[in-house]
Amino acid sequence: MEQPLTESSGQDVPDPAPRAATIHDVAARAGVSIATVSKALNNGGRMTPETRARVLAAARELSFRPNALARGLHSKRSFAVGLLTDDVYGRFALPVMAGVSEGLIDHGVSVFLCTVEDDPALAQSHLDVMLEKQVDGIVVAGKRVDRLVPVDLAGLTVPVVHVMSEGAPDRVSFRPDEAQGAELAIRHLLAGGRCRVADVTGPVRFRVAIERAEAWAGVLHETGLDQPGGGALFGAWSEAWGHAAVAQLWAQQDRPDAVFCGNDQIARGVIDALRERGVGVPHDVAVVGFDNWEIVAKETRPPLSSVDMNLRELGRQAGLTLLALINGKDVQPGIRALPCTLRVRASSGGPA
Amino acid sequence: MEQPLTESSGQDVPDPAPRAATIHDVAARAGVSIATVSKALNNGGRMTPETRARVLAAARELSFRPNALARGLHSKRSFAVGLLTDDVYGRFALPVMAGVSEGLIDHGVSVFLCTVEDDPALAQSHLDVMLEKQVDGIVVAGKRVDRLVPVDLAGLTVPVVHVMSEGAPDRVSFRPDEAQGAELAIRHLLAGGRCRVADVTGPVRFRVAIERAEAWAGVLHETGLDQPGGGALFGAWSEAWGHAAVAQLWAQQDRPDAVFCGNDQIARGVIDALRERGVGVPHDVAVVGFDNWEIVAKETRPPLSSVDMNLRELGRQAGLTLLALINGKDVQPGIRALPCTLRVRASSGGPA
DNA sequence: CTGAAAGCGCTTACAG
DNA sequence: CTGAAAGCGCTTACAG
Repeated sequence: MEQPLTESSGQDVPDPAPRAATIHDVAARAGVSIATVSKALNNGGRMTPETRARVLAAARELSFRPNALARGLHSKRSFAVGLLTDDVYGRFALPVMAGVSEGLIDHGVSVFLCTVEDDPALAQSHLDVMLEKQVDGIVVAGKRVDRLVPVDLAGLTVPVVHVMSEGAPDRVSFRPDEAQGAELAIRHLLAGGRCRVADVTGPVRFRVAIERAEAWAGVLHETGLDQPGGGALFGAWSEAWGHAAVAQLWAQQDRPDAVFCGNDQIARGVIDALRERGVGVPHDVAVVGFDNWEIVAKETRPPLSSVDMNLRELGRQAGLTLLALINGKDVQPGIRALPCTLRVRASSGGPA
Repeated sequence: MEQPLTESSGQDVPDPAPRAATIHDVAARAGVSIATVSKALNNGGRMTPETRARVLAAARELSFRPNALARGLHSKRSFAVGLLTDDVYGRFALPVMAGVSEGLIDHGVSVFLCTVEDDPALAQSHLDVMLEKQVDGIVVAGKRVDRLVPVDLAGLTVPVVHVMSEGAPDRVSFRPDEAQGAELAIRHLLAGGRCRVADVTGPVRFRVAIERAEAWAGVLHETGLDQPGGGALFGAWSEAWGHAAVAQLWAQQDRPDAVFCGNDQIARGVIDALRERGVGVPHDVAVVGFDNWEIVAKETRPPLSSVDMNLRELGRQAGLTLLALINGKDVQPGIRALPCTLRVRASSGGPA
């Protein structure tokens, strides 16, 4: 026999302020103690199937939602982590952030968003608030693998994982495997029959520019090809530099039949400059970019082949690794470089 | 006389697991009850200045950080809100999100990030987790003002504010004032001496395309000018459409001396197409875009004038309004359209 | 001015 | 199998 709904007034008027049901309400409705409710809903300590069923039914009927604050107070786990990022524009951080969140939500872990730009005071403020909220850990997501996010993370008692940002050596840091990504691009160009692959990339002060250029030079060297342009051409991460670089390369004798670009914006500049010179892409020159920033890569004429850093997956792994650390698993500190993939489009001979 | 540090072992060995100080530790150190500590740190109930100073000093010395979980359990306020967004790419949502967070952090309110794409199950999952965590309210940030984020928000007992997404009429919704933004652009072009301003915009199924086009037509009508192209040209939000639209407009007799574009990508296509035809921008034709998406607007040749929707400010206001609702202030439901601003660059005669 | 006590909603030994 | 009790860290009437 079901217990009557004593809370109900029997009328159709909905309660004006429907106070959320607590474990006490469930206990009362199921005719058991709150301890039994807790056990039925969680660890499932021994009890008759009937009791458990009764509790579960009562919980469902009352739309019982356990209060995570109370639970956390006891368990010393908030099931929340902080996500600190200095990438305001968000081109790199956003996929990473989505990945972190995606990896954690299945485990009931929520993510606090903390965008801090380059303001250390703001960063500290976010950090304080998060620590008061008892976050179980922190993900630091940057926009450059060779830069620190502007906040002092030393002395934290919660685990920290870095993504796309420089981390202390005793921490875990996730980043794309730049060299592998660059090699992928170069080998793709060589496989397409190109033998004079130039490299037009960003400023030399960016570690990724160096790494991608070294990988480029490495593959050419190993294959016995020389470097059109006389070496990697370092410039800015901009379309304008793509234009300038083409002017420079085409002023020379030994013109390339392919250009590997440091990012998609440079690649776009290169493609536009080539078209304006009447050089056919991909017929005369193949072009590959880096970042696979779809909104750019899809609109170049022709669409741009590009290396994808799989930032979302990077974020997912970072989130899951943080979770492992939180759960006391011991995780090797150091840098984890995750593989890139190549998205082939028309600019390097893919489908038009 | 200061009480001695009874916790300290007197040696230089740091505690291996420095359990965070609680209100009890502070009380012990200050030689008062926990109730007094609480009062000294918060509402500041009456007490001698000496007592208060002693408590404050003890708290500082122990780096005491009040546990927000415990505090929230009692106050029924978590000082956290949820931010639900379906904008994965994040071009629009990210500034909004940063604004929300920025507006709230000063009030000690944190933001849970929930990216849900178009997956209702995921959205529900995020919602459940947030409600368990006792969020004080929810911001729904979309990418289109005429679309719902895919989740059932009815029956929620916490306040909800919408930004850049369609909300129920009894809710508060923030969005840019599209008409005002468009007018700003058109009047700027007219003030620059243009008298044949065409409109090349996005798909007719987007409400913003309609609204911007109506504002365009309205200003022209009021000024007694006609509509080059015979009306607004609706197409796609793409560069390709910008090219096609120019082809279409230039095939006609009555060519425009200015083009108002529905977004910056269209504008870029228009500018490129004009240059390829040898039409000078801004000399022969002025161009204005919409979104002020800097990474595009700054790299067009010449740089693009564009309407800025001030998304960050939109987010800030949404956050603060949610806070007002949480605090029981009564806020008028309905749509709040916030003004846009115009960023003038070389494409409409601004500084080169 | 200050503190003992109750309570926020839950979990977890420990008895029965 | 089930429940009374203590406790997580805080706040807030209420006494003294």
